[in-house]
Amino acid sequence: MRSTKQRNVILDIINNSYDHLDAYGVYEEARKQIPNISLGTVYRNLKSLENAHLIDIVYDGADKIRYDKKDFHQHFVCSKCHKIIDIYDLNFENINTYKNNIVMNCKIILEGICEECQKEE
Amino acid sequence: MRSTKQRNVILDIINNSYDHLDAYGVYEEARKQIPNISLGTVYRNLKSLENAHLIDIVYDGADKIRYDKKDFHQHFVCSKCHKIIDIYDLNFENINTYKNNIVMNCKIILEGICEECQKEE
DNA sequence: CTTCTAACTAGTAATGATTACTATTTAAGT
DNA sequence: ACTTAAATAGTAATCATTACTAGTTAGAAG
Repeated sequence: MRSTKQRNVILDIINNSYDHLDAYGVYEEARKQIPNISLGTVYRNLKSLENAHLIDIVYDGADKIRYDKKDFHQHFVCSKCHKIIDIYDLNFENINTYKNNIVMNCKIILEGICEECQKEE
Repeated sequence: MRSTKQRNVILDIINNSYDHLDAYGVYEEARKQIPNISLGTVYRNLKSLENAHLIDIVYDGADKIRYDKKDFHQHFVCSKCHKIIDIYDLNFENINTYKNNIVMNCKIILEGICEECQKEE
């Protein structure tokens, strides 16, 4: 993976943002620094940065993919407004609420390489 | 929410499937029972069943939304082939692997109603 | 410092999942 | 049975994402 101006700007935007931007949001931010950057370039780089484990993906529960910095924390996602709240102090002993937000479900997803895909290299 | 033949068939398909079907997969299954069911009807019902907390959503890490029965368990998602494996015996003491699958990341997502949305009723 | 080339980019077109729309049908309460 | 809001089939529209192409560039090798 080469280091390009576009890729560096995109990675910086995600690492320095406290929002959970979607691809178009990243595009809008990136255009402030590279006015003629292409939306396709943003999508391509988001995908390669994610494959390289340099950024994370969050699904907001409403058909939108959002991007997040690599920084170990968890998320609360509102089922109504699809707001995403970062959690740095998760406590499983009182999981029914998290700071005045009512918790109705807890999803745990392990990501990695499955047995079959390990054989292919 | 009214009880319709279409909605019942869709809910049954998800509750009786061990796959993690996407919307089109549910549509294909549903057509075996209701040949002229509309794809729009499938999407509409998947959304209303999810809002009613009767089914769950799984994101496969490759821009596809998949649907799952309400049944407390966790998932392993392969970053390469996007296979989804159900986990009923999660053990946090040895989280680096799960049954020969290499675990590289663990996402925990709490879903619910945020503070602001609670006020709106 | 030049040369070389595979990787990358901008811009645009195409794809494909999801939603919107409309006329018609139906569940279920009165 | 009557009524009506909710649901449906079928189709058109939307919009996020990917593919394509000609031109550009990072960075390795001479």
